[in-house]
Amino acid sequence: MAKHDPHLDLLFHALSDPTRRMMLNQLAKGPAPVSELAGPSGFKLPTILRHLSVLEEAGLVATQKDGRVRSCAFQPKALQPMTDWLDEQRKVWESRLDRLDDYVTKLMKEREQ
Amino acid sequence: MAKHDPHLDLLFHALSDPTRRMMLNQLAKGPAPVSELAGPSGFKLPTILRHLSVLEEAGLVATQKDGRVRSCAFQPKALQPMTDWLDEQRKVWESRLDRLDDYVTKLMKEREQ
DNA sequence: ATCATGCTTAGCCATGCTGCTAACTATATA
DNA sequence: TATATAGTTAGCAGCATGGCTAAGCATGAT
Repeated sequence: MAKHDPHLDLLFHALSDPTRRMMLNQLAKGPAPVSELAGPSGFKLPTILRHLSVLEEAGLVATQKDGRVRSCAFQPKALQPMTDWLDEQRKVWESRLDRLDDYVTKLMKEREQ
Repeated sequence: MAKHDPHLDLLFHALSDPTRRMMLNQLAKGPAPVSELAGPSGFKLPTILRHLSVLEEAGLVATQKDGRVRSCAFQPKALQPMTDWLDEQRKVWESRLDRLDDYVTKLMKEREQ
């Protein structure tokens, strides 16, 4: 029953951009330095870095610097709040269907009398 | 392997706003007219209507007008592309773990010799 | 010490988002 | 027909986003 989870804002926002999803998809295959993320995208480095920082703030990617190379790694656990939210909505929705089902059943029984 | 699914953009973006998630959560309990969505939120009607149109464009809500009242209904199927995306990322991630596991196993076998 | 490489920062531009008010349309209701 | 109700539209203000270029570190190679 979370009233307003700002983390969910960050998470969904981070995933709402195709470039960022592409980056994530690439990182899911294994960690990579920043320039390898930029390569396939066709975007300039500063642009990629901005996207990267959005992913980091959402907790989806962790980075660490080794010499002059920053290595980026996907953090799958960060997706958990999203699946939790999905489950909760499903629960609400299904309990509503159940109540509706009860209601219909009750109506039918009343008609039988 | 979808290259760029614009629908996912809409979906994630729609869910990135707490007010919209609140509206969805309310609608999951059952359909409601626009003003009942506005009520608990504290926002003005035009604001709510904008949010509503975002939810509609993402397919998450369907509305229909009956007299002067517009009734809004949650469309749970619209969440499917999101869970699909999640599953795909998980698959990529896990296959990566498997490969890593194979690699480690191979290394250990080589050490045994 | 110099140069190349990889990343970083600052700052610009166009666009989009989220809230609002004010004015309007359309449907009940008296 | 007059009035209240439910929604709609237009347009504004302020801030965020997503792209860029240009210039600035910091580290590795020669």
